[in-house]
Amino acid sequence: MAKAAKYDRQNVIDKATNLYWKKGFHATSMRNLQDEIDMRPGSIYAAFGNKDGLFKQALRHYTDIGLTQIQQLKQVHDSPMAVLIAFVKAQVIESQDTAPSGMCMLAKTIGELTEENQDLIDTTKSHLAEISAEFVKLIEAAQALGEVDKHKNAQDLAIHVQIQIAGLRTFAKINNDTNLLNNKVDDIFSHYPF
Amino acid sequence: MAKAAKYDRQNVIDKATNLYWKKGFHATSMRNLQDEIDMRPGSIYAAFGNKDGLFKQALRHYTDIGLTQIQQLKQVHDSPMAVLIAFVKAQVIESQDTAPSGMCMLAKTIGELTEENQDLIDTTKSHLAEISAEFVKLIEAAQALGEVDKHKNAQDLAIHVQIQIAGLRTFAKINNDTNLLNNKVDDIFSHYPF
DNA sequence: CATATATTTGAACGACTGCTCAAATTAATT
DNA sequence: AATTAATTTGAGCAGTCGTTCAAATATATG
Repeated sequence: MAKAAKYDRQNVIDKATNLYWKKGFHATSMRNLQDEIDMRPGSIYAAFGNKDGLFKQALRHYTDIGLTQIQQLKQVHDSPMAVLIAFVKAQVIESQDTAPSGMCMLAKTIGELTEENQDLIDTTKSHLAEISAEFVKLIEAAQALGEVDKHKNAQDLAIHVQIQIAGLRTFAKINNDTNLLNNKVDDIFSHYPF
Repeated sequence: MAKAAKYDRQNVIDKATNLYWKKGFHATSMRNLQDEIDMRPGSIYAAFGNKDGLFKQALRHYTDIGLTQIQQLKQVHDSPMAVLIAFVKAQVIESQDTAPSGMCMLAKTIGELTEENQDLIDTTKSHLAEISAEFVKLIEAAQALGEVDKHKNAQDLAIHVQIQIAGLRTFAKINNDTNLLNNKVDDIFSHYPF
């Protein structure tokens, strides 16, 4: 019978995610991670394979947090568009002060990595597609309710939202003006292409 | 009398810029740079101080390329807005295939670095402000010509353009659809807030 | 309690990091 | 051509990188 691991796997992945998110893939060393999650190299490699393997778990965890957040917002807001707006504001504004990095970890990873880590890039892209798919669902629900013009392409609008998030989170690292950011997010959904 | 350096400083900085731009600050090692620019460590350190010093020169060079490009476009296009649109398209679309990285080096740097390299972050921010200042000048010129509503704030519009560039260049790394990107750039200037 | 199995440990490996500096080389000056 | 000054060289330093694996420890089974 397999012995139950002494370490708390979810907690370990969560801490690793925060460190990777803050410092990026290359600047985070295995020794940084050893200290952060309080595990010795052998245990980490037994549990996650290598640095890439642990990073993939971090990407998965980061994405799940986002997806979960969307589900939670669905229970707070009646309107699908309100869910989307609340999510974007959480990503762009709140995360600037509370998150390990103001940047989206997926966008940051896409920006940082090269062909040398193509598999990590591919993983990252597929996770961005997962988030986008949730945006599409929200927008289609909004269209069904008449909140958004039915003739517009939900895919295109979802892409537009992701572009705005990437742009605004980058800008927020330069100029973290909450009021300005708040207005900019509102503008996204009250003007073309919405 | 100081001996004229045997190496071509501008060529060295240009090559270093391309490597830093492609791989990012942390993933670019001094040995990578030694190979790329064909200089021995002693010479590099004599000329640039340290890894940070060379990176600062790279940031300066990268920014100058952008500023120069704007000046060149001014001589091709009569309309200030045409200059701005052409520049954004060059940044977002053309650079995807020709540049070392599809990303804006300044945005990439802002995303990658942490407080540990605050001086490099500050340098990067000031260069982004330089670019933004050029955008402001172009927009104000467009306003003087009646191409853009005089009542709009040129600063805000310039910020908007920078956010769109950051967002689109990130998106372009995921989905490099030239037609789609082209339309998206045109949309920036034909809808709110323009 | 003894045995077998699963898990954790941490020293250590070869390769690489940013960087230094005495020695060699090159160029300018007399 | 001899002397001085500027520049380049590259071996090498101390430290870190990602990773391995025999030994120690912990858990489960008989």
